[in-house]
Amino acid sequence: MDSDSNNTKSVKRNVVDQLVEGYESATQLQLLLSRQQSSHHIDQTRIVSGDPDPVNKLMGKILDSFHKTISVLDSFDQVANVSVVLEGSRNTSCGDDSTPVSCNGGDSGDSRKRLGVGKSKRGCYTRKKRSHTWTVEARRIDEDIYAWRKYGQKQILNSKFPRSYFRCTHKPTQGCNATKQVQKHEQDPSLFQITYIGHHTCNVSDETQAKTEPLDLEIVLDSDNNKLAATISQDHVDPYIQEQGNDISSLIGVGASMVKEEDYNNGDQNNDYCEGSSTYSDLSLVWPDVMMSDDRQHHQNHFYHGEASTTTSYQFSFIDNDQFSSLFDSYCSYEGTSAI
DNA sequence: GATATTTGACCACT
DNA sequence: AGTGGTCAAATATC
Repeated sequence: MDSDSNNTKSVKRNVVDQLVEGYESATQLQLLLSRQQSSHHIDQTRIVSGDPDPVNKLMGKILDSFHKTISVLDSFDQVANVSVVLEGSRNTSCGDDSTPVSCNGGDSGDSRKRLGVGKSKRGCYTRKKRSHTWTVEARRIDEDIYAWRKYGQKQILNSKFPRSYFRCTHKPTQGCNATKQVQKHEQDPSLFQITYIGHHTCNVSDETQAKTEPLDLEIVLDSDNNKLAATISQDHVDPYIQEQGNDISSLIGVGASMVKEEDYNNGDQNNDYCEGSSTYSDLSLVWPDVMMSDDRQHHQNHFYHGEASTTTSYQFSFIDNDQFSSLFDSYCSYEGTSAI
């Protein structure tokens, strides 16, 4: 009990430190952006494309900070032996999602073998448990720099457009299990819904990863009602917390320190997003069909587990230590009870 | 020839 | 039983 408590405090301090660092970086970024915005619009793709400008460096720092935070939380999950394990147990056949697909030689008496010995692996796989999933709406599907390989396409019931399935190119060589699904938006076919499943474990530099890995923890400002809206993936916040607030913002509170809102609208309703990156070449090779849009402004909405979390670029809000501590306490107290 | 994509079949899950 | 996710042979592209 005591050791658990000490461990919790240590982790909490670590997390808070990372967030404070992110806050400081965001403040600097705000100053930079406000200067640039006064003269001209910022090319959104430039921010994330790797240009060694100060804005980009700061963005990387911010994202890296949050990325580390997520890692801390992840490690805490393991320490706390959280309930995710119980939920994951639904996948009963072949262990965890990192387990390479295999048929467990000898198979479990599955009578559905219709193929010859040489083809016995056909269709034999274990479906991944749903870990770390998030959905992005984008006008282009190349909003990350990872190399993807298409492995399937399926017509989905009641959907006009087929869904395409991609996995990380490095799966065979590095065992990276990240996958993504791409489907055209029903209402607006110029938009794509991209669902990422799992994080990349392939060898990508931290900087690149920080710029491209969507965050599980996202704290944004809702420009419409001018309130702080924080969204944390269910991988890190248990339903118990959501039950109490349904939205993390209710736990955090409203009106934390805010940064100037960028008045960036071209007359449409799309929102910008400061995350992700683009290399056009990669996916244009992988899936030229969907590379038709020339729009490089990266208008995106982010959805987490079906809940819309509309974000606006150039806006950053961060909670202070006490607020985050409160949130974290809620999180920890639940994890503590659920693990027993 | 190597690599990537397409597509029908198979299997897990609900 | 229906649907969605994955496999892998066939095919296309470089």
